[in-house]
Amino acid sequence: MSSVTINDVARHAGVSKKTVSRVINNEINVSEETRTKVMAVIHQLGFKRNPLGMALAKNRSLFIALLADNPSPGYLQKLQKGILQCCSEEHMGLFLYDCNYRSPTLVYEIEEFIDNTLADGLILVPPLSDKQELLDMLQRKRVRYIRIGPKDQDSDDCVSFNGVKAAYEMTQYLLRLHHKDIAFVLGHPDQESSHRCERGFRNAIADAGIALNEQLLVQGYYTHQSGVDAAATLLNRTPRPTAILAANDEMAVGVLYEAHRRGIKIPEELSVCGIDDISLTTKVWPNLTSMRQPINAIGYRAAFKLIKKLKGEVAASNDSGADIFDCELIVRESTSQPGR
Amino acid sequence: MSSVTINDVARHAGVSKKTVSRVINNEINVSEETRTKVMAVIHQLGFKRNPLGMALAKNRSLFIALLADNPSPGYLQKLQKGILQCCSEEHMGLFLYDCNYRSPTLVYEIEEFIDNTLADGLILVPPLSDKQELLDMLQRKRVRYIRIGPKDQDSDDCVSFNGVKAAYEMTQYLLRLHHKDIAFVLGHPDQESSHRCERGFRNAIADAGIALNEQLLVQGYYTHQSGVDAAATLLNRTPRPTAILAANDEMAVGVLYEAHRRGIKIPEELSVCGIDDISLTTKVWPNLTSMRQPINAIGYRAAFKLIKKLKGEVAASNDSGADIFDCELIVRESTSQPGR
DNA sequence: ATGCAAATTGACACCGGTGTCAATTTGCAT
DNA sequence: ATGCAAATTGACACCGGTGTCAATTTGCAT
Repeated sequence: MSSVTINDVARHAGVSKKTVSRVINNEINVSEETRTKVMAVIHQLGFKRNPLGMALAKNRSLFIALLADNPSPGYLQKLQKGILQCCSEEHMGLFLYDCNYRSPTLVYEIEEFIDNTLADGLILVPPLSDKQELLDMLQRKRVRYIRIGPKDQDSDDCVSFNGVKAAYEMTQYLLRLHHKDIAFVLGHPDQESSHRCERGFRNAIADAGIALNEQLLVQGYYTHQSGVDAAATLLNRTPRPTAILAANDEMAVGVLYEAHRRGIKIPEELSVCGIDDISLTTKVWPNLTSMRQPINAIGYRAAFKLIKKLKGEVAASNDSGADIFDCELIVRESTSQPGR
Repeated sequence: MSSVTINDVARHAGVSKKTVSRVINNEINVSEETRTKVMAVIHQLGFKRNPLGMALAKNRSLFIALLADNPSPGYLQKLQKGILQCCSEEHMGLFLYDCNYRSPTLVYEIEEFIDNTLADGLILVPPLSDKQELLDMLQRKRVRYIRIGPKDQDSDDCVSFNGVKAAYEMTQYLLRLHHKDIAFVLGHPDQESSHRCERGFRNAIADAGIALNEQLLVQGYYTHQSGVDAAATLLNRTPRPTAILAANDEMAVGVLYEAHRRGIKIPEELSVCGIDDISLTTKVWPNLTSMRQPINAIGYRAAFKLIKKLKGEVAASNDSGADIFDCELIVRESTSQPGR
């Protein structure tokens, strides 16, 4: 390897290594003259700080990790992309860890993961972000975290998405198309986002002055298969709903499948739409109408907040950027007026 | 934090910290008595070695990273899953890095990533695994790597998939169904796997004694859109092929889309199949017939080999497990005899 | 009991950084 | 020129481990 160390720089610049350390860390008490001289040597020698040495001395690795156990691979993938982009810009490594939300030893496993990597910042994806037992452990270990879309929106460690509005507007859109029997496939009951969507859906129906038929609400779990199952239930009802809105795209694609299997024409005989706008929406036929959630931006934002937090640059007044992201209706091929 | 250090253990056990270090590292020259005593203290105190201290002293972080820029998200996702499982078992952290294969500064960016994380082992996914310039840099930096599915199969740092056989057998399957006009959508010309599949396809056609119509080979790039485009070209030809085999599922799903858009019934009027068996195959309608590549196992195997390599336990005679994985035909709903 | 090689153990320096605190230098008022 | 506070700098110890090498202990033949 023979990489350049802080000692090499110190020797070449004729200063102590502590002074070089000061320059690297942008500390204030360094004369302009010294700073310039040291910077010149740093560039000349191509010095790069060894993150391990720093981590050991500071007792902070500055490594961050993404903890996930999410049933929608497309969602996770986009989130990951956004996070990675931020990490890349900030010269930060991202560890990945696959959890099993249902594991009885989940918290212990995560603790072990942290001990193995010394990650000192975590990004938590639902449903992990709502697990109090996990949050307690992290607090105890002084591991920082940012939660994606969790329950209480008021705290400063969250980045989330306006799920109520997303479902509300999507339902409004279907109502505008003159659909009356609109069914809704719920997400996983453990995840707050599912309840938010449900609220949006109910509000929209109520605001339109329609009495909601509770039969049209079916439990799902955010997985493809649960979408298929929910569709099977709904498509057996009489009268059959003319539109099905699923709480995420993964399930909406499941609905699409079951409808196709029964020979139901989409969108002529059934409108189908989802929420999230994952890449799957433009792969299936017909392309799925969805409510875009800026997943990339959410991931980027979460990573950004976490990194700033770790670096101590506490997101202050100059911290532009909201932590609750808005949605956008993307009309594609899977929705139309009923009976056409 | 106040974690237990090697010094604490040494004090409690009444030995030097070097001896504790010997016990931790399973070195031979430690008396049974001492080893037992130290182990007891380790368990009693809940000591865990600090990986950063070790990394600094040994100049080896034992961190590994997955470098990827693959056009099929489903493929990457499965691979990632397999890798993570192995990492978890081996108590190893996995860094993630998104590359842009087309970036002119790719190698430099990767070098910077390594400097930032000090990863000393890498898993390279196609098309990265064939980039000689990158391999040279890694060699120079003494960074170990395992390549997934690269060009030269003879070297010991590869884990790959029998693409020739996969395409050969899939084509045979279509021939058995009495298809005559079988089209093939090629993968990205920069990736060896594409050429392997092409060879398999050509061999199968030749072995069946059929003169291949070169018009039925269309260039793709492993992406969904390239599958759509290839299908558009193929479905305009007269006579129209009765079956389309794509070099990966991502493209096959694109073919499916284009066929649906044109109102072509699948599989009655057109059989479609792919290679890889990613999760997408069971989400689209109809479910896609595919040649299963044990992507999970490949990922696991790659991580396993890399970790053993880093830990110095050079995969020797006791290293069971092949490095070229075999395929398996998974017949689903998208293929049938022509004209039915 | 003695001698000797082999096995076991520990002292010390080091990996590449940072924190503390004292020493030195600077800049300004007098 | 002198005095003094503030700014700048460096010596040293330390973060949590491992490598080297010499010192000590053990086990066995004599």
